[in-house]
Amino acid sequence: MTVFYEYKRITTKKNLIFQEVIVNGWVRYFRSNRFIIMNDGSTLKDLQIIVMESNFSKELLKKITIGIALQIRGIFTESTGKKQLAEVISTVIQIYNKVSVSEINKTILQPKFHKPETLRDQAHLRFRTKLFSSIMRIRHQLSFCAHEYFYYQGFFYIHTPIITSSDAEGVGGMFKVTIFNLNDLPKDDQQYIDHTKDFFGHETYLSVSGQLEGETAALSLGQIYTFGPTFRAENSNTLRHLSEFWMIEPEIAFYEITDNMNLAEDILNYFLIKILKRCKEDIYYLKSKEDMLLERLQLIVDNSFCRISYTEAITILTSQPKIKHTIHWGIDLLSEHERYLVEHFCRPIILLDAPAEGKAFYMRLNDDEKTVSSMDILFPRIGEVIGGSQREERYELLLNRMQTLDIYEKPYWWYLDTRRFGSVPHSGFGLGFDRLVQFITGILNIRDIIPFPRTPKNAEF
RNA sequence: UCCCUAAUAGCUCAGUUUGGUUAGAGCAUUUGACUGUUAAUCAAAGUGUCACAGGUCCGAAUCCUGUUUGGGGAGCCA
Repeated sequence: MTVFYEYKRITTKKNLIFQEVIVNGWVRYFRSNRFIIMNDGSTLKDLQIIVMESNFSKELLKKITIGIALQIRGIFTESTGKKQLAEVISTVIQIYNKVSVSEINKTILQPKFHKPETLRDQAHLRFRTKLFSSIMRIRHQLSFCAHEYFYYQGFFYIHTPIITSSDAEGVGGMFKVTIFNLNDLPKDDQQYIDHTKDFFGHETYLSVSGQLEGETAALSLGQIYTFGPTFRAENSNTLRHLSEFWMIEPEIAFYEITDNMNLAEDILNYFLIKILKRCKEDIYYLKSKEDMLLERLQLIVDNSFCRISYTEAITILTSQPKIKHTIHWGIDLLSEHERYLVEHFCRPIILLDAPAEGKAFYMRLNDDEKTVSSMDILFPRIGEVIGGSQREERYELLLNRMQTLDIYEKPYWWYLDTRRFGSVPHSGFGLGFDRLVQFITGILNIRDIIPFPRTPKNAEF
């Protein structure tokens, strides 16, 4: 039987020395007509293949170019070179497909420095680069860690719908979902668009959050989480916004805000500890691009988060002459303020009890009747990584709140029902998965840590 | 969406301030030499719609207007 080896498996196994192996991969470069440097994506490390010139025809060697895929049969041997412990001395080289040299010269596959924007322009090829493959391995590991954490904590993974009819946050832009021919829209008697003729019989959108559905599940199953794509049709052009991003949303019955904070802090710590342990190689590679990466990650692990209320934050900020933007109780904190707080305390901030005005309708009203039981977790560089709250479990108060905010309550009848039949205190939050990947990898632009970024004016791949 | 800024060879950039003849460099590529190298080295060669559209001028990569796209900052948020 033919045994194929991943580099990840063989490069660490000494007992394979002098054995015959078969490896596949893509050529990164071919040096001195003797050393083929290949990678199969399983690990950051490249595998060096030794070519004994006399064993192969010139025609064959000429076809081996950057970017080509090869299968090598050979003997796994200790290397006499300094940069690798072992290598493969080839006996058979099989080329999968020819590559046009003039064409490949136009791609990012040539072993050179490319700006992140250039890599993004060839998003389909950037998986082959050391930088992006490192990020992808970390991203994968982080997804797995999320499921692992919740699994061992007894949470249930719930698949909330991607197509919804409700606007969970009251946040601005949502993507409409329709099967209508936009050049020929069905109209009713008053010449308004007749949504009853659309696929679902009413207006539908791509979900901006699985929270409302998540709450209904939590209020039966106890502890649940969702982990899926989320869509925002906002015209945000920043380093940390995507139109399509991934969010982890736990929702827990009988949890009050303090339990919620503890969970959020614990899970973030868990992620960082696991990634630092499991993705050492890739993290160290990224550190070579970004000096302070490890220190920044270690800062989170070593320090408990600073928990302060919105009101306390305002007090601190008003006494600071450095702050440019004027500030008073009631305003939304600007990114300048958030950045100041994180730097001031030198660790992540959990910002509590924001003014009710401007916060979502489902957040629980505090006894002062001015603030809600909200929590935002602020990280260095990326800002808000978690936004959550204790939910308003009191039916009358929730209804009042919706009426104050002019939210038409009828479509939310099923959500309101949860407050009528065995309502209990409960809490949850949304964790921006991509922002966390961004923080862990130290990459400046969020578009460079997701395989195929969707942002305003960009959905090519 | 607003403010600032940029777009020159496959890549990374110089040239633009102060318009002037044939637009440069390094790397990559091609050809040759070498063959235990580490993004090898040496020699030679080829490579441009100066983002797009219009304008000013004897003459525009360079000045002006518009458009597109990228980058930085702000807002919205995760």
